[in-house]
Amino acid sequence: MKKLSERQQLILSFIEEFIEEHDYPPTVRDIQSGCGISSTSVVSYNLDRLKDSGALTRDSEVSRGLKLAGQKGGLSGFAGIDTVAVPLLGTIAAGSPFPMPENDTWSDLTGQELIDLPQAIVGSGEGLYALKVRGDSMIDALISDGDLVIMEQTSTVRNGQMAAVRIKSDNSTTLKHYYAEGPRTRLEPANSQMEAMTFSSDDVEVVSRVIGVWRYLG
Amino acid sequence: MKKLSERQQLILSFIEEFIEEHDYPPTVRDIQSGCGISSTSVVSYNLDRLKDSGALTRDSEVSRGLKLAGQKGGLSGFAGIDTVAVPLLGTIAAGSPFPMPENDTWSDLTGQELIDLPQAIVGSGEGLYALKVRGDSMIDALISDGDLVIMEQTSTVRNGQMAAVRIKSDNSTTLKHYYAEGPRTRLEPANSQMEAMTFSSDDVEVVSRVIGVWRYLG
DNA sequence: GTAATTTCCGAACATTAGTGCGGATGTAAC
DNA sequence: GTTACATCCGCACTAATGTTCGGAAATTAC
Repeated sequence: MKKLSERQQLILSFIEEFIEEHDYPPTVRDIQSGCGISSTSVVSYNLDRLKDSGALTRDSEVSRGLKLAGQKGGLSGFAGIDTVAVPLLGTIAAGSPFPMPENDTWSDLTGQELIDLPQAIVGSGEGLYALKVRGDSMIDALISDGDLVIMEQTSTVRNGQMAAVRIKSDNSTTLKHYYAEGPRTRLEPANSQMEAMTFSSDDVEVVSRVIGVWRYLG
Repeated sequence: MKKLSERQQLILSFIEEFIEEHDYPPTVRDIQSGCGISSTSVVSYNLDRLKDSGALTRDSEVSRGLKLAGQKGGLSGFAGIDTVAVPLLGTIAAGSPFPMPENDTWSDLTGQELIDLPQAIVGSGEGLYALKVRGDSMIDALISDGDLVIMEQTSTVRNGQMAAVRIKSDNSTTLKHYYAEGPRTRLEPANSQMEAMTFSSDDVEVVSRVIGVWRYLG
């Protein structure tokens, strides 16, 4: 491999930074002014050299047709770790009306704030969303004000798991510990000051379950 | 949030695929032919709509000046949500000897298990690492067995924050709540059964502080 | 030293590509 | 129906952008 000239290394690192900032590659003229080069043809020339050396690929006659070859994972980012973005749907407090994703427009969540989680931990991310906890009503579950709870849409939970449960007769949805006890289902709030309640198992419907909690301490 | 039209969703997914393939965004005319649209102005119109809805951003008068907003982490894509991978250094229990990153081999952590976190939450990722909690000795800090605490290497913490503190005279390092009180420094364990201890401020050295907690509930 | 090669310059040149505009078409409300 | 509004069309216009080319300057080989 031929050694790269100083200018070529400069161009290379400029391209890298540019992509980092804009998410698209620079034009020949972007590189020109960014590297203080007097002519676009010089840029073009050196890009061809870089292409020859394998440092990048060029799509001819295509604006910004650059692709870095030995793509380093940026500053500190490790390339190749998949993450899954989940929408932050709202806040949740004890007994408060529970915001649920609307089935019909699940794809409409694009504008929402997104939290991303490592795929390794969280799986495909299908049907995942996040809620921000308000107040200390779930303190007994070691969930405090400001925490993010990560939820997965599912209808099956194991006993003792915390889940978003809808009481059909009430048409209300709250976050409770779930215990199926045959014909009856007991729901325990994560707050010892509130009492557990039992319902007919036909009357309760699991909507989502809590799969994780993220707490940020500035 | 306004619902996206069918054509807008088509455009959006086309852009996604295009970037996946080329590593740079498509032009208006790429989108036009790719989506079978009869006029470039229609593409421009819908891109503006998508911009309004927050699905992407456009750099005006810039070729390929597109950036997807809610970008999922593509396999090889440079674009997307930045994440920072931090090494899982070991486990921590109350009073147990505390594993610290060795400065000389900080770069040797590649083989370690890695946890990645959203950069937006966590910053540059410089000097971050994770510890797995063993036992319920930190239950009072709402940290229970199995939780991951995310640590940042720093020497400055605010009072009340939880930090890894080294007692020089002891040559031991533990996780405590930190309170600087002039010449003395008080360290409070996150366990009400254990008593706080005070040391000469010269004798304690902050090594890292806790910036987050991640709890996974299968 | 000369000659060969690489790199650079500057200025056109030719596409590529984003934008604007008048009018057509569709759609929903009244 | 009419009105209002969003969307689409086609076309032209202009700006952005990659390319070419003759020659100068720097570098390397001999």
